[in-house]
Amino acid sequence: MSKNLTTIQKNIFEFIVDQKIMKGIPPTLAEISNKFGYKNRATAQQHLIAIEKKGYIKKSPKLSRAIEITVEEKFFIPRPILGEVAAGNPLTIYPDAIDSIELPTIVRMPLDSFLLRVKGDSLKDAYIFSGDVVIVNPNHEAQNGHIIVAVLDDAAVVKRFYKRKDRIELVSENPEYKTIVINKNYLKFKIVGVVVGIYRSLEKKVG
Amino acid sequence: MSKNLTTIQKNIFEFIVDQKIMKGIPPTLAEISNKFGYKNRATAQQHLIAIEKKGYIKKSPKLSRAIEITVEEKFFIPRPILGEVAAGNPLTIYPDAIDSIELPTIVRMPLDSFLLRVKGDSLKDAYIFSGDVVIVNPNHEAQNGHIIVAVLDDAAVVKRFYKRKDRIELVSENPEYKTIVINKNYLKFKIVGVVVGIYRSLEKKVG
DNA sequence: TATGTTGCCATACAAATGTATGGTATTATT
DNA sequence: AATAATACCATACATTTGTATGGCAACATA
Repeated sequence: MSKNLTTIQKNIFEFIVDQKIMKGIPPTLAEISNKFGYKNRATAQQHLIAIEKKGYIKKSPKLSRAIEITVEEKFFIPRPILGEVAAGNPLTIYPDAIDSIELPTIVRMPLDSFLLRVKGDSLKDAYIFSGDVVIVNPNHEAQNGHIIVAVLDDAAVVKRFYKRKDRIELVSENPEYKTIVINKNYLKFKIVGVVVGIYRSLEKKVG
Repeated sequence: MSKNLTTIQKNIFEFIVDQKIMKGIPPTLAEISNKFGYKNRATAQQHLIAIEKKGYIKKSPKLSRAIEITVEEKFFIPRPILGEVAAGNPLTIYPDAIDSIELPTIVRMPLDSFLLRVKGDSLKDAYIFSGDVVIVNPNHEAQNGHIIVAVLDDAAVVKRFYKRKDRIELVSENPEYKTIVINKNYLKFKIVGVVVGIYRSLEKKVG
């Protein structure tokens, strides 16, 4: 039962997540204190206790930097991913694209791959469901049949990719959604990457 | 120009990468020493110096756990799959690793968990399919509604778990398979662990 | 008014941590 | 044969780190 964090607690929490992603390691109490101008570590310590009490983190006693992020939502940090998409509202939805993805969700990524959370069920026949996390590799050439992430008119879609002689087809597995056809000279289309894996966390979904 | 690591150095390097992925933080000298049975931290320290000299890591002096991986981080790391479990009819479990999978480093797998490959489709209404790899945590108490792995008469099954007053029910999501009921005094039943995550690789499934 | 939460400070201390230095033995490499 | 690299141990030391405790002020709530 995680209560809401206060503004300061939220800032500290986000600093921790940030450090984890950017530097690879969570900060020490001293580093948190330094960041927020505290003159001693006890202040940071007390904030961590409060944040832990609210269920956002979990600390291992006596171990340095042992701060675990327990709230799954916070595992995903708002962060501009793609220049083109992030420039506008990343969540803008193309009128005809029924399924969209939450773009602002990167985790500490080796190379430049990233995670996207899928919304919508147009890929449910490919066993990808709303809420699943797809792992996208941008350094991967899209081949026919691959499931790809693409930007189409400022909206992002996850579809199965087919390259034809004169056009590209983006197919939904779900027959309810019709195939999107893109002509070769259509400019507002770009392949973001190839979906190389799917991950689904089951820990919270207790029915 | 990174030279080759010795066997021991490579083991230590991989332990560091492993810890970073699994626990979220790199290890301390003491933790490395403990892992490899060293009686003092100096040994681990000297190995780190050697590994750094070869260009695989970068350490920030005086900072705990501040080990940075400078070599192109692996996107996938091999993990052993310990066996197969049946989502439909029970299937034999194998004593040793039967296979390994390249698990994306972003799929955070708790250190005490292991992987099993699912066979059968009795959980397909829970969106788990044959060929999927489930992440199983043995140190996780099974609660009603959890999807668990259990051993039943020397066979392993993946089912949804419900504890009733006088019995345990293992339910398939797929109505084709009927619920398994276990009486309290039935001995040849043991819960192996709770499924905390699912991973599915898409790379090979190119149609 | 009383009480609890929040936010920050100071001091103190044991344990953990990184670092430095010297030693021994084994195994390449030249 | 001489040298360097590897692999481990022991001891020592200054910092860092987490933790504990007490105090103070602002504010909201009961």
